[in-house]
Amino acid sequence: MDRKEQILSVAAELLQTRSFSAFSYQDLSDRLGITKAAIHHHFPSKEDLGTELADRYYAQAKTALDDIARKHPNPWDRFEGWVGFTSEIAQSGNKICAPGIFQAEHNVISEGMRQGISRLYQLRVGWLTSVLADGRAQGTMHFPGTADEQATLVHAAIQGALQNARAEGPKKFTTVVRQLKAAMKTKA
Amino acid sequence: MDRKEQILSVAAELLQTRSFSAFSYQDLSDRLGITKAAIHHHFPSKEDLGTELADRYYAQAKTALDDIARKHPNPWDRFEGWVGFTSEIAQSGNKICAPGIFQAEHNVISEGMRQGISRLYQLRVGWLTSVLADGRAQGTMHFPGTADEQATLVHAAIQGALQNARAEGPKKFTTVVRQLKAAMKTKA
DNA sequence: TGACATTTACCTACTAATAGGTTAATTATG
DNA sequence: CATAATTAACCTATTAGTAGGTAAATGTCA
Repeated sequence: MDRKEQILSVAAELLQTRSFSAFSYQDLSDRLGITKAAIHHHFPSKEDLGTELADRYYAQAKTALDDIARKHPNPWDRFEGWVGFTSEIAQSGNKICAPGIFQAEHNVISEGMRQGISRLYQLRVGWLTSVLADGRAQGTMHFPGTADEQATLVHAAIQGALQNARAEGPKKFTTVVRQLKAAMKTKA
Repeated sequence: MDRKEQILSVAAELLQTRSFSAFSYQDLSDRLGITKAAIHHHFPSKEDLGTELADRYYAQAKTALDDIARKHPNPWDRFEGWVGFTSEIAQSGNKICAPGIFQAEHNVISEGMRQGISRLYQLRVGWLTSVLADGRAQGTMHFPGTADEQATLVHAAIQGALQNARAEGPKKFTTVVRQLKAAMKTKA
């Protein structure tokens, strides 16, 4: 793994556990065993680092969602796959999802970071929308409004659930998932 | 208004717009027109300030929820009242809800702050739980699982929606509310 | 009541530590 | 050799927090 990727990986870990404002180049330096100046060589400013981080989250999500779609043709399987992917985030260390972290510091971060995370958000909701639309067309998923509106709800609920889970215990996450699924399995 | 309350009020504003790590005693000093030292006189450490802030949010929520319950005997009216209260947070400046802010920095803040915000979370979910239980008993609200489980979902969704709304526009919040309401109005 | 003591609220002026960032020299490496 | 990667050694600004002092209330008690 090259240095840049190494730095981004550690930065992602710190970002999700501590927030953007609350981690420093010194933290990265300590964990990587290289000097701060070396990190500045790869990422001149913290804003650069943050922006590339947001872009990396986007790329990773795109790959992961494509994989899930390729592996599972069935809408419910896709939904389960996405939930599993999200749940891993929660399980591995006490992290929360990337949009949650960046959005919490919305007024503090740069425009580039905001745009990157906005693209990520739209990618995820868009993906979910198509899954829900397929499920409804198939007659196995039920919800009011449009698929896009329901996807907006599902995403908000999962994002909030991850945060609540870190503070109040993992049961909060599984409960939210169970309620969402139960509601969509019930015929209106 | 006495100084302590004045400081807490400005701190709350800064907290909800910028996060805990991203505001300083200097920011407070600038906005209040008093020195940093004066603020340290009232709140010796930033941890003290954060803890009292969390406690203040709890007290305010308790009052607000009691008021809503007193004003509206009907479960749906209570639900609407709560949504309205929450929506105000979103509308007035670009803020998000207190648990969201503190939970995003869960690993950064002190134990006292964590406990304060945990109490606030439990107060809100507990209140919601009783509203949902009443609505179900009355036959006007419908949802799978227990009232507590549904309250966990509703809270997570609203919390996530506030964050998404600040980044992606207020429509995200109203959509989530509409979906939640529509789902609970539909008989299973 | 008057004198003394204490407390509250604030100030100026500082400290030690840390933040992000720079410069110039050095070490690898293709 | 040339270029990329890294280091040592810095810089400036900002951070939370402290030291020492002042002025005005607010007790307390002979």
